Amino acid sequence: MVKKVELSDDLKEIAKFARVMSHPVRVYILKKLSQLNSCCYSGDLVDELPVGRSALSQHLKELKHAGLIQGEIEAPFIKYCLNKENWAKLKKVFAVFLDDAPIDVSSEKKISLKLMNTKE
Amino acid sequence: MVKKVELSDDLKEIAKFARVMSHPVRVYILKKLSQLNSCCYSGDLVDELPVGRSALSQHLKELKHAGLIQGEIEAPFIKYCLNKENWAKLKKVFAVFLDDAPIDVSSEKKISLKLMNTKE
DNA sequence: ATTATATTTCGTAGTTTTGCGAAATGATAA
DNA sequence: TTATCATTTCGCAAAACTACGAAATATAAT
Repeated sequence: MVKKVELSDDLKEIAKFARVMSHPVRVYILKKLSQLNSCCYSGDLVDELPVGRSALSQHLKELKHAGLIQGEIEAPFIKYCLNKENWAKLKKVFAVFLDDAPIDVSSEKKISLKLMNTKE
Repeated sequence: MVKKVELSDDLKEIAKFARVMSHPVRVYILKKLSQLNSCCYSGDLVDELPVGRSALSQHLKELKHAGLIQGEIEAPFIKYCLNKENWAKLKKVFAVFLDDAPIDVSSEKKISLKLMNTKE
């Protein structure tokens, strides 16, 4: 009889990142920001995307809350750009999950994926 | 004035795959099946995972519906394994999104990511 | 045929997500 | 101060997600 344990933090983190990417508008924003090492403004996005201002703001909030983007006040606008550290983390986490060669981020060496939490 | 267009199918596909991976139980199953080129049974999973039979069945159904796993009847059990073709597609789609080197899948050459649908 | 086993589907309930317009915030310009 | 602009927060409603137990299905064993 196998024991029921809690799912690992690794698994939960993947699920959390995936959750953020589970809406096309958020994928669009992430892709745009990662592509050109660029930045964007809510006002521009609302013109480009099929979504209203308040809904867009919610998506930005979620991305912010997940630590994937950050806003910087710039006169009457807010300039959003990628949080490179966490973006790199997301990439690494997915690379490991997808069994590809791990991305070299900082000095971490962990490349295995834990499926269950172990008490220690 | 920039025109509002529908978000691209590429974006929607990424969001869809991400949606499937947005629950740790589903991530667990996918990881398990992809790891050893292995298979699994609902009955074993329900012993390993902190979720009831019916909830587990729902997760399997979602994975099946997304085309990522497939079940094969084997006497009183159902043996689940990865749908390798779609798993490869998922990997490719994410690799492109994450700007990594594209994975060589079949003979497709498209490696760019479309952000908007274009009428043609 | 009856019983037992493996799994799914159904019905239900609580939670979360999503999107909108209206109102609020905050900062600049007149 | 008042007006204006960019953005967010609030309140709400519709839809989707998650989980559970009970019932249903399907197959094997007796």
